[in-house]
Amino acid sequence: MPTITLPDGSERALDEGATAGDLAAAIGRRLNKDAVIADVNGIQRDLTAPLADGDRVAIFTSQSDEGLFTIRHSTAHVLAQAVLDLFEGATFAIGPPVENGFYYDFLLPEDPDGTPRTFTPEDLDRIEVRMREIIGEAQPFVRDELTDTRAREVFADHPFKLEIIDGEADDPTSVTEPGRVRTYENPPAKPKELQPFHGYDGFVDLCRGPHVPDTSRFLGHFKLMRVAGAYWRGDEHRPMLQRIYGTAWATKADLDAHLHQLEEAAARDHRKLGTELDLISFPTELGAGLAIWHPKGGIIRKQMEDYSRARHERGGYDFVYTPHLANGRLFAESGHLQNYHDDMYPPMELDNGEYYPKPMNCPMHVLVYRSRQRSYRELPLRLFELGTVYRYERSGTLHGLLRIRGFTQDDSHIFCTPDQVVDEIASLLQFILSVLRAFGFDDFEAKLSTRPESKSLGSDENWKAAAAALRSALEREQLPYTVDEGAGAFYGPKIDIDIRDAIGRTWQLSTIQADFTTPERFGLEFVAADGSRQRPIMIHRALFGSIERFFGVLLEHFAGAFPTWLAPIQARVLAVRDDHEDYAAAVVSRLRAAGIRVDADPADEKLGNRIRKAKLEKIPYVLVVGDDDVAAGSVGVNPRGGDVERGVALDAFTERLHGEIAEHSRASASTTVTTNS
RNA sequence: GCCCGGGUAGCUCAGUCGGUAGAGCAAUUCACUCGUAAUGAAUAGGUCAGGAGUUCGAUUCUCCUCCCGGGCUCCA
Repeated sequence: MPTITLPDGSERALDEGATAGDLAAAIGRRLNKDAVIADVNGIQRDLTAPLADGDRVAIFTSQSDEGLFTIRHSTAHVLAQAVLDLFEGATFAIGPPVENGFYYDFLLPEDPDGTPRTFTPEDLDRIEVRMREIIGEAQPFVRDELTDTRAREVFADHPFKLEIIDGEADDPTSVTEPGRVRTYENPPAKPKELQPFHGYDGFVDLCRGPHVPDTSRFLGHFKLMRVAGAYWRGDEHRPMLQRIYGTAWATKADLDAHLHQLEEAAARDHRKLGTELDLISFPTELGAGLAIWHPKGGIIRKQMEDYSRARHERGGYDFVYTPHLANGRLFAESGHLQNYHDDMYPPMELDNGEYYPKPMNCPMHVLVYRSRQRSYRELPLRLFELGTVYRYERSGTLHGLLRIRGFTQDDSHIFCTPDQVVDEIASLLQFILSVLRAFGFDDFEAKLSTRPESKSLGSDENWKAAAAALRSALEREQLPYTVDEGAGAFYGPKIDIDIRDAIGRTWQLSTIQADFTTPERFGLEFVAADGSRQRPIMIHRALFGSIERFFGVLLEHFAGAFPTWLAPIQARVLAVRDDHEDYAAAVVSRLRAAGIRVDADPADEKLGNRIRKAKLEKIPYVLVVGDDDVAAGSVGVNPRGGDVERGVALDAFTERLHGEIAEHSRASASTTVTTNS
C-alpha cells in the first residue's frame, strides 16, 4: 500500500491507483495553496503514474526547504540546457542547489587561437533569456533509467558526466537531504548497472531528482548572478571550469526580498563603511592583506580592547606579552613548521638561525608556562594576550578585515588538570557568550570540529578525550551545535561559535580548542598533590577571534552606527550662529570634562548642512545650541534615529548619556547564559 | 596560488578610435550668520597603480609586476 508524508510530517496510507498529481492537487486545496510539490520515493517525479504498493509520496510546499531544493535543482537543469543550446561544443559537469540558489559548472570550447572561451556578463543575459524561453515551453521532466553502457553513449561528448557514471566523481545533485545541500558530500549509493536518467526535449542530464513537474511550474523567479572559475571536483590540479551562479525562489516576492538583502549587505560592507567613516584603510604601499587604523577606528578598537581587558581581569586571567618573532627552533618544537608552514611568512636568516614572524601565540605562552616548575595549586593558569600574528594567507583568499595577513588575536591559553577541563570549557563558553552579548549579539550556534585526516599531531585516544571534553561542555551549556568531521586544528579538536548579525548572516568568530598534544611535545608538567609529575591539558581560545575580524563584523552588524559606548564621536555640538560659538565651546569642555567624546563643527556653514554631515558620520547625538540655550544653559538634542528635543538642560543630557553608557557595562556584567533554540 | 573582472584627484565616477585629462562630493580661502539632512564663489589637488615594449608621441595598444573585487580552496 502506498504511503504519503504530509507537510506537517504526519504519514498516512493511500489507496492504490491514485496518482501523485491527484494527491498534490487535493492536498493543495486542503492547505489552501496551489504551490505544492509531490515527490515520489525521494527521487522520482512522475505525477501521472498510478502509485504502487510500497511507493512513498512526500508532499511539501514550494517554500519549504524541500520545495526550494527542488526548485533550485530544477532551475540548474534549465541553465544547463540553455548553455548547451547557445554554446556549440560546450560540455557540462555538475549543478547542485546551494544556499539561496544553484550553480552549474561548464567547460566551453577553446577559441580558434587556443585561448579558453569564458562567459561574459552579456552571455549571462543571453542565457537568462534562453532559460525563460525554456520555462515558457513547459517542458516536462521525464525520468528514465539507463544501463551505464547506454549512459556512456548518451554522454559520450561530456567527459565530466562520464566520470560521474564511472563512479570516479561524486555527483552532489544526488544529495537530497533537505536543508543540507553542500557539494561533495554524502556520496550516493549508485547501482553500478542502472543509472538514473532525466531527459526532456533533447536535453538529457544525469540526475536523481526530484524535480518540479515541468519547467513552467514553480520556476521563473530566478536570476543569474555571476560567473566564476571553479576547479573540477574542487581540486586545483584538475581543469578549471566556468561556474555560473544563480539565485532562485518560489515567488517573485521572495526573489525581490533576497536581492534587496544583497543590496543591504553591500551598503553595510565594512570595507566601504571603513573608508566612508574614516576608520581604517588598506594602502597598497603596505602590501596585500595589511590594514592601518585611523584615529576614529583606533578609538573604537581601544574601547573594544579596554573592555576585553577589563573582563579578562575579572575573569581570572593573567596578562602576558610576547614578541612578534621567534627562532624557527621554537616552531619546529611546536609542530608549526611541519603542519602550518604554508601559512607562515618566510624566515629571516640571521647569524644564529632563522627567525619567523609568529603565526600563532601558543608556543610563546607555552614558554611562559615552562619558565619554571608549576604546581597543581596554580591551575587553571589562564594566560591572556592581545597577540599580533602574521599568516601568509593565499592572495585570493584575502577579504578586507575579515581575512587579513596581519591581525591581533585576543588569545588565551589555559593550562589545567584533566579533572578541570570540562568545567573550564563550560565556564569559558559562558564567559564568551557573555562578552559577545555585550557587543550586541544574541544569536549563537556552535560547531564541533574533529581530527583532520592529514597533518595532525597526537594519539587517537588524546583526540577522542579532547573531543569528548568539548562535547560534554557544549551539552552542559545546552548550546545547539553541529559536528564538522575532520575540521579540527592540527593539535586538537575545537568548538567554533557562529554569531548571527543584524541582517541574518552568520560569522565564525570565537574558537575553543582542547589540546593534549602540545603539552606532550613541550614536555609540560605540574606537580600534583601527591608530589607526582603530571601533564596539564592546554585549552586555546580566542573570543573575538581577531580584533580586526570582530571589528569588521561589528561594523557591518551596526551598519556603522556604533552604540554610544563604542562610537568614536559620541556627541557633536553645533552653534546656530557665530555668536553662539563661545557657549558651544563651553558645552564641549563641560562634556569633555565629564568623559564624553565630543567635538564641534563651527557655524561657517548652514545648520542643516552641518546636521547632515554629522548624521552621515552616524554620530549618536547632535547638540544644537542657539539663543534660547545660551540663555537657559541648555542644548537641543538631536539623537541618532530619534526625535529632536529642544531646551534640554546640559546636566540632564550629561546624566542621560552617562546612564546610557553605564547600562552597557551593567548589562554585560551578568554572566547568565540562556540558550537559544 | 588558480579563473574572471578591475585600478583615472582624498571619495564616487566620466573621458581619451594614440597628441600627457574632467565632473560631483571632500579640502582650502572669501562672502553669507542661518534653530534641525546639501548657501554661494574662488583656489588648490592627478608620473591616469608601477615597470618594460611598440610608436615621432602611450593614461589609451602589448607584456610583466603590484594591488582590489567576485569565485575555487583555506581560515581568526
